[in-house]
Amino acid sequence: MDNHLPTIKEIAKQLNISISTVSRALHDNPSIGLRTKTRVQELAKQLQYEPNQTAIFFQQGKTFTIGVILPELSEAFFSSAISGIEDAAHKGNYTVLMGQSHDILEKEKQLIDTMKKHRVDGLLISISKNTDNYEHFEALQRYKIPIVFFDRIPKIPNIHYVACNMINGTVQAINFLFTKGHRIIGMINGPEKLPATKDRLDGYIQAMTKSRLKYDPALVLNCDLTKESVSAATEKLLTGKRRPTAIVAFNDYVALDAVQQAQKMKLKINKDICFVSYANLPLTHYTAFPPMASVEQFPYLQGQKATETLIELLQQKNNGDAEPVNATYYKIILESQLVVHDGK
Amino acid sequence: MDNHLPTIKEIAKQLNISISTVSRALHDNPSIGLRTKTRVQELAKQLQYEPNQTAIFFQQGKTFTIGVILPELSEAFFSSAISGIEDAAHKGNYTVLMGQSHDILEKEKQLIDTMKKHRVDGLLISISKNTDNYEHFEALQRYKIPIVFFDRIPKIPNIHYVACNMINGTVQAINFLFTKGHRIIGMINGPEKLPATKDRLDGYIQAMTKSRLKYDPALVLNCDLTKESVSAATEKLLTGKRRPTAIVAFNDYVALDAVQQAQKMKLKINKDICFVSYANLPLTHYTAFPPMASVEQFPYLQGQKATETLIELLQQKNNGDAEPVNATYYKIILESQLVVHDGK
DNA sequence: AATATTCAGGTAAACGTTTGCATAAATTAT
DNA sequence: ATAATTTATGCAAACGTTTACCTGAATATT
Repeated sequence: MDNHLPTIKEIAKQLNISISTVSRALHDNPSIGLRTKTRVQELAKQLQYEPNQTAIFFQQGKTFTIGVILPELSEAFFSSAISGIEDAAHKGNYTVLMGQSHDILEKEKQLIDTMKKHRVDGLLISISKNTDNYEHFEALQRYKIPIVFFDRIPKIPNIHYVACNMINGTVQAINFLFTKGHRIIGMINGPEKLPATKDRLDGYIQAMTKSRLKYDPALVLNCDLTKESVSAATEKLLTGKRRPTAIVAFNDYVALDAVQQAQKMKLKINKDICFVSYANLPLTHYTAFPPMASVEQFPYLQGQKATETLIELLQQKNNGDAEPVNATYYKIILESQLVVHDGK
Repeated sequence: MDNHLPTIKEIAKQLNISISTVSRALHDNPSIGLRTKTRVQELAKQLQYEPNQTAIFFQQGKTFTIGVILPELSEAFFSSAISGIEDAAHKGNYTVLMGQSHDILEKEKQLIDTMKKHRVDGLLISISKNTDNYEHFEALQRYKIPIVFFDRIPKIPNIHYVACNMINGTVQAINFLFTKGHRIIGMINGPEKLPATKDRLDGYIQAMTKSRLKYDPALVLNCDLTKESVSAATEKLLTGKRRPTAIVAFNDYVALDAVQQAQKMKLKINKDICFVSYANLPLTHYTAFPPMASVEQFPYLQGQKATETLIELLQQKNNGDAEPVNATYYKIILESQLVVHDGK
């Protein structure tokens, strides 16, 4: 019943040499003679020796683990992001520890705590909708655990982040509609307090102004993303004084709900009324009336970039660039991009 | 520049007591006097002491971490599963380490290795499509790292697994079509070598036979899940001798592609031809012609159950049920279930 | 031939915690 | 008052590795 796993200690004993020699031999340290080196390596292989990482983690004060905290794993956007994160982490020889906040502040805090306890080397966070104070992030400074935020960024200074600039994509979307001849363009935006909502609005205003269509606040409605509120907003827009011929929807779900409402109102999609939206669904092109175009936010890429940034940060830290008093903060901004869906 | 984090050693020194006393006080060990206990706890709080988990992991030979290996994080099915896993793990005070194989055997092996190195307490695996030998799993026995497989199960004896019985759901699907009056029912199945394909076929045959429709092999076609092969299969079925009035599709993607092909052939969906499929997309109901019904496989639940099972296994192991020679293997089978989509 | 250098390997501390065992002091039982 | 017990605490080993420093032997330098 040889239960436990082999250790360098045992190899050392069997070969009648010291532990440190074994350790060095296994690491191909030049100060070990070829003879003993091969003897050690062979025995190690024979015993199927594998170093105990937990001991190494402990000893080195590093875990080669990246913690990831995001709102909802099963949402298409985040699962793509996670995929990018995992791929990048794997490439950099890091492992991914994962948690979802379900958009609950309390759970986010707990997760931070768990991650801290697990001594992750760094953290990737997309904050919960309901996070309105940031103490739990700041507390991490003490532990020198670097954080890279992505997509959902807290409004505090001196942080690293990767985000996607929605303004540009929004401008592109409006311009696209403009060139298609639309002059009255509405927007069904998200919940007022979300930063994402503000970005879209900014882009909208900017583009409308530049196109010398005037910005008419009556054409921009907020919704809380429920089907009911989307329907209500859609109806209101489509029965308003200035009836839009095109609507920019907060995201694909909103767009699809709006389409249904428009159909209920006997409007012909893509004729009486066109939709453009922000991509979060992989397969809107299977739907009956997909949005004419979507602003793509590249979740996979965001995840990847964020991870690469974090790994770079960790490397710097390792190189003893000890106190980044001259701290420079990474602010990586991907440009969203309008993807026009082909005719069919 | 008080760089490093406080340890029990420091608490001990400041209070002029021994390390072990501090450790015990922090654990509320009854053999420590109330006085010192509170003194310790107060100082700990004041210093914001937090135990170094890596030291504990190492010392205890446990990491409270569950490794998860699955093919593709960004696929709807798996991201739901992951969500269930994370929730269950979190509830059981475990953390989730994650990797995706991208359906590449080599990567799956690497991941197993990484997980092993990280000394995860247990493993949850959904195997890659291309996994045809199972040595890398068996090698884990040595480490006493229990594995619970889920959804994609290797064909080897003596394993724990959680799966979803597709046969039943398939039978339900066929019966449903039967009661709707369909008598010639086709199937566009998946790649031949996938177990999932076999399950569906078994269900199909079973149901057809029971309904005293005879099983006609010409009505069951395989595809490789690409759009082209789906189109080809659809066309072949719909132009064959016995033209089916209903088709069971391997999954939602297949169904949607098949719908498109049928439309190309000027057939009226839900009139000339009906579709039923297996659910993996969250929002088929937004599509123009969603399948009439879907066989739901409960990915979230599968993930959850698998995790709970694994945790139970870990608990048993802890309780020193040392050598499970009398090994009983968990084989948990959820029943798939037909979900009929409401008319509109 | 004496000294300096390189080579090959050993010693022991350190990382932070838990825990079995020992022990001194305080309490209780006799 | 002595012995037996309980209470509160300390000691030290153990977990597996890495690594700074030391040492003895072999080789190279003059």
